[in-house]
Amino acid sequence: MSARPRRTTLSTIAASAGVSVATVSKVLNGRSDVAPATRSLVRSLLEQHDYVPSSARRTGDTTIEIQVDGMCAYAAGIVGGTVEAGADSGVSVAIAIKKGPAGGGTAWARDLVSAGRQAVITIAEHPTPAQLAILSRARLPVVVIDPLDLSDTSVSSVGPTNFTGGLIATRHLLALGHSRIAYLGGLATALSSQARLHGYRAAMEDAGVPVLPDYVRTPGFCYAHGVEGAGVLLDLRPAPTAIFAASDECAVGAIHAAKARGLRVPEDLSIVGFDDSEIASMTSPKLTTMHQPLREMGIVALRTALRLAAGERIESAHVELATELVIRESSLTA
Amino acid sequence: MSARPRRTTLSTIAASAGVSVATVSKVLNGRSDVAPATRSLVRSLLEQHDYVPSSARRTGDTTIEIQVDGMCAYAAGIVGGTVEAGADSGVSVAIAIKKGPAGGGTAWARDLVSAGRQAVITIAEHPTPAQLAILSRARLPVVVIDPLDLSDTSVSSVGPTNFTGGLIATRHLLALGHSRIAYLGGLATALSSQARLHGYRAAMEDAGVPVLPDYVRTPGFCYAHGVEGAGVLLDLRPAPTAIFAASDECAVGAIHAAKARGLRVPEDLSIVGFDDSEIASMTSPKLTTMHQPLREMGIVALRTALRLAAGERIESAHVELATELVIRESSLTA
DNA sequence: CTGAAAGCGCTTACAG
DNA sequence: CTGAAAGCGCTTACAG
Repeated sequence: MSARPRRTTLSTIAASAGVSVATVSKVLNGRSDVAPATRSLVRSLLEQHDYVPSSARRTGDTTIEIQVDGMCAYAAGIVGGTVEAGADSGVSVAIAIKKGPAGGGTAWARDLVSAGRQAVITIAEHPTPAQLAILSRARLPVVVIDPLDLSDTSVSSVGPTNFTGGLIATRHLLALGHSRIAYLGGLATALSSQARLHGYRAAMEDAGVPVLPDYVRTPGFCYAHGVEGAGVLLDLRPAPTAIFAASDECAVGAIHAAKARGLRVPEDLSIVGFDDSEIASMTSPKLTTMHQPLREMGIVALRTALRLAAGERIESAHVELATELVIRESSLTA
Repeated sequence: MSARPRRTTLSTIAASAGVSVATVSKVLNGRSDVAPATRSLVRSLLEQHDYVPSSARRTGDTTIEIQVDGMCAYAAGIVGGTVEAGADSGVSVAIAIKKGPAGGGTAWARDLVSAGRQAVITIAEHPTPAQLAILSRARLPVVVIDPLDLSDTSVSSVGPTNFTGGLIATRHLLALGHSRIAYLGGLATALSSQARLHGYRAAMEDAGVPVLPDYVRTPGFCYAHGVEGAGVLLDLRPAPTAIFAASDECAVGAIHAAKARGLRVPEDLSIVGFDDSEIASMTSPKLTTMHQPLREMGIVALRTALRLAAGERIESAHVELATELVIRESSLTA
């Protein structure tokens, strides 16, 4: 390991700008008595050197940042886990809601550094190489939850066992005697649903049951996607007798679509969801679903982030936590 | 306004302890070369003076803290609002999950101060007088969302129009021709559900319809409470033809209890919920419910907190944001 | 506009 | 153990 380079201070900047420390300080504090040319020179130097005020580098208070897409139930579960794990180690968790794609350019990474964060956790989104460069120079580790891409092993990630989950859910339906089993929901672009879909395919193949191309629909994860997608599936001839849905919301939508066609769940149609969210036990019939360990994923992500921040080495760049089949009322013998 | 007393610094502490600044600094940094007696003396002085290291008082990064009970959908909605409003003003939001009652004694307040927070938002829980004293000495404003007690006007609070919401929901059922209307859910101890209940009573009284004591049940806000409470109500003779539930979860539970008794919703039983949470449009029938502006409550709470932190005066210690009736499928003419 | 100088809060190597 | 002294990162009133 090479020696840690000294952090950039005001005097570093002053020296390279050829001005006094006082002037740099004024720029930093937004004083008006600085020539525009001097100001912009100093500003760009400050950026180039990733300047972080020493007061932001305090020792006592550790804060990690978690970036979510919005406060849906899924994100809430994960956030809850990180907060819980943080409280155990006296670490605060700051939440941010992502704006555009890739969290808003390199300014995003720079802001994190100057806000004094010790690590960043993002959900289902990878920082860009430019962002990673800034974060790594600042020694700010990143952990991605539910990663879209596992090829870059320099970024740690945590996810559920999507493939195995899809496999187990489908095997459950096969074991009940179903063979006309459809896959519903998820996005073709989301790694998580791709993996669930491949788990489904693997189980079908194992059982020697062919997968009809029409039996796979990936409109999205929401309730409305479930209603729409299940509608299309149920209007096929022959119609499936069972649906494995990539999310509970989709599964609930499928129940709705089934009832709208006069089908009874589970007597005429078995449905297995994915998530085991709160709604899973509030529907009628209650959902059979794959439990996804959201809270635990948050806990592991936070602990990993903390270990990385402390300079520890991580055993595995990607960790998967077990999903588990919860049998309720929406699945029945064919 | 009296002059702002100077903040406690190491030299304040050193002077009152009769030691040097260096020694105080050592205690602060947990060095071992300090006599135990000196250490404990300095420690207690540090506590007494609410010492906050100057590095925690940085100017650039503003962080407010929001305390939630757990990451349920209700809290998630509010948190989402605060994060959104914070992002607009470059303010970070740190989340904490409450432990015991009153957030864990005075240590809680002290930790907030030394973590450098600029304000605190809590949900449905008031700081104790001892906690308030510490927070006010540190000039750390508190905003309570969904307050349990409005008597202390020194604490700002934000909530939904619970009373009016209960009134409007009940009037809706009255207007549909119902008179055997029951109230279900909420806790007798929660101000929010008390207010909803009184809105219900006011509407009934206005319409000249008596409220039967048996028709009011307050087992709690959850799905299971709804199933249980609605079961009791529906087994009464005469049974109610309509139920106003204090939460969507209760309302969904009531649908379940009704179906279990062979009753059709809304043909045999009308149900109005409260919250307009995600599940409201995922049930069958879809819920007629009072929309609660969670996101907006979060936004207003954060803005209020920021204004207080900036030393501005607030017009009203308590603000209520409008709830709104959303008519879907679970309510029908009697 | 600019910067030398004084000053603040804090830390640390070191002499006692 | 203790503290005088040097030093660090930063800010600010003020002279030019």
